[in-house]
Amino acid sequence: MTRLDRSSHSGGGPAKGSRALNSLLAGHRVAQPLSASGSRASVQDIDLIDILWRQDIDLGAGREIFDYSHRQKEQDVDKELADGVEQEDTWPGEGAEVLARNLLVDGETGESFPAQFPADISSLTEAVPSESEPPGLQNNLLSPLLTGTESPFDLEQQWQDLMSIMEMQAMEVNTSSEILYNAPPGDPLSTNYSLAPNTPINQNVSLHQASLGGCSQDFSLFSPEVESLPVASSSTLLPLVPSNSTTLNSTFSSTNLAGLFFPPQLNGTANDTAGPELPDPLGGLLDEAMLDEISLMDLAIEEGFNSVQASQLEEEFDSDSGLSLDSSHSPSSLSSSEGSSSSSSSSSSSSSSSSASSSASSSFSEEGAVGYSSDSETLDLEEAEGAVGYQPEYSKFCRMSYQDPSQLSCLPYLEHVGHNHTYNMAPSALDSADLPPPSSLKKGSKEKQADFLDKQMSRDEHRARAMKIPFTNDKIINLPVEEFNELLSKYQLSEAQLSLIRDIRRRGKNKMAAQNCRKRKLDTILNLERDVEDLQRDKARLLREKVEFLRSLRQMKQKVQSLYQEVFGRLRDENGRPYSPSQYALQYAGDGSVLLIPRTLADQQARRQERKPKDRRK
DNA sequence: GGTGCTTGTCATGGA
DNA sequence: CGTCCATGACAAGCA
Repeated sequence: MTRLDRSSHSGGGPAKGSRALNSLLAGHRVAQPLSASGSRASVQDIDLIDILWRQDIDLGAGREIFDYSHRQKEQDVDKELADGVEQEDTWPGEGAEVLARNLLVDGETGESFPAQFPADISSLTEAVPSESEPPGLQNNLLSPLLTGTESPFDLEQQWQDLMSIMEMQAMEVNTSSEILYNAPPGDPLSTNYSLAPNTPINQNVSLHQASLGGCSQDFSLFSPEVESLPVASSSTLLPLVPSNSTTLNSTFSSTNLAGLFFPPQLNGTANDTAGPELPDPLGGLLDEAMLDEISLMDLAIEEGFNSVQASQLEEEFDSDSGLSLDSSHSPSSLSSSEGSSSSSSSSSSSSSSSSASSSASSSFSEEGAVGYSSDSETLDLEEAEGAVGYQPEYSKFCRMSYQDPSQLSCLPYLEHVGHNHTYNMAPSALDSADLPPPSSLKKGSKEKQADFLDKQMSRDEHRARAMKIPFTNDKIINLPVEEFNELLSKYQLSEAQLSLIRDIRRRGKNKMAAQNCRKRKLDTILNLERDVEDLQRDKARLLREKVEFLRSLRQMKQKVQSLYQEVFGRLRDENGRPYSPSQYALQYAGDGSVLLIPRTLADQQARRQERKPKDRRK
């Protein structure tokens, strides 16, 4: 019957009907329930055929002859019957007037219902905060990192800053057994630059609770790769790094404290590149930081982050916390990152309202999915509307029912809104379907309306009418089982009627289930897309934070470097002469003190520390 | 006429 | 076992 219904649903044209019949005979799902005959019949014809079958059952024919196989065999007979039955296809006027009344109700409940949605859409869409990025952020990535406002001689403050940062590293105690002199905490840089009395070569530079032990530094941050970036402050660093070292420069290229700054093993050979391998914790951190920074750039490229955008991110961090700004979704970035993976989503999120469906469908079509609206705004709408709202056309979307029977029972006036597709008769109309029609009504318009409603009626409704089912399809479908059985028991129903009723119930429930299923599927897709957008936002945010951290790190390194210069430059031996950077280096002890040690010793320690991280990694 | 989308329907499996 | 529900698949209708 279903196959028959389908073939005849559109009016049962010969071509379509025969095509359906052919497919039926071809064996495709022949065994489906109620698959049956008929190719040229109209909807009502087919319904009547079915009715005749059932009447035959009532007349005593065994139901088994209506089994699928039997029906299959009787297709020819049914076709013949159909021709004859067409003449009976005149429904008693009982429906005309009722249907006429239904029209109004149906129009109110069904089709006019979604009229308010477009406004909601626009409002909701407008309510979505624009993620546009401030335009003035077109600075280069890794733009000047030092503020330049700091007094280079504000050593106290600088050391404080540095120490606080270093402490965060939870640095392990410097393994050096060569802590020759631990100075008591005191005035940091004041005058305590003399060598320890018990050693001519080591000196504790009591640097005010210095806790830089074991802290060497990876200067890869200042590798040419990074320095090629427009880092204004690099000019302040470069004098410390050159291979043709002056006294101070050689200090930083060969000393161990700064091992902190430059790996001794690279001295003289790779000073310019400021060797990246340093053993200390900070060095490791910086190693990774630098690698990450490189990978960050890769990510940036991959994400549509060009250097300008990255600098925008960095600049953004200057101004605020950068919360929720997503350059990959901003309209401005859209132009600069066209074709990137984020552009599609940004287009879908930045575009809205009327263009939602088109943009969304484009983004979806790339995924091979159906072109439903995928806007997050639409999603918001959906949530605001309590579950529906996927489809760009609201007259259609409203047909998508998401029916919670309990809710519907609580809201009877909505009971037929969601699934007015086939069960689109208004409750009153459905309930009154069995009432005798008003006698005094204008026939002309009423007939038209009746025809219209006849077309609007579902096949099952037609069948129910044909079989004179004494209650509405709505009840058949939506009543709980107990009430449903109770209802059935109230009437003396033929076997055919009962069968039809059960079919109607089954189909109706399944129809709603299918609608809900499709809605859920859309829900899933939309949620996934929203998740993707959220993750992209998170990714962008993390990238921004990363840039910011790298920048802070760079600033700290520069501070440390300048402080090293300052401290080392103030050191004097017993004769009041400055130490040679090529022979001595400053080294941080684990307890916060700073030692002046020979370079050879510093080099050894640096090598020792260098092996540890590698071993750890293994 | 081909294509994509929507919808109804059935079969099936799980609860 | 009957019922309900979810879902894949198919077909028809439509733009």
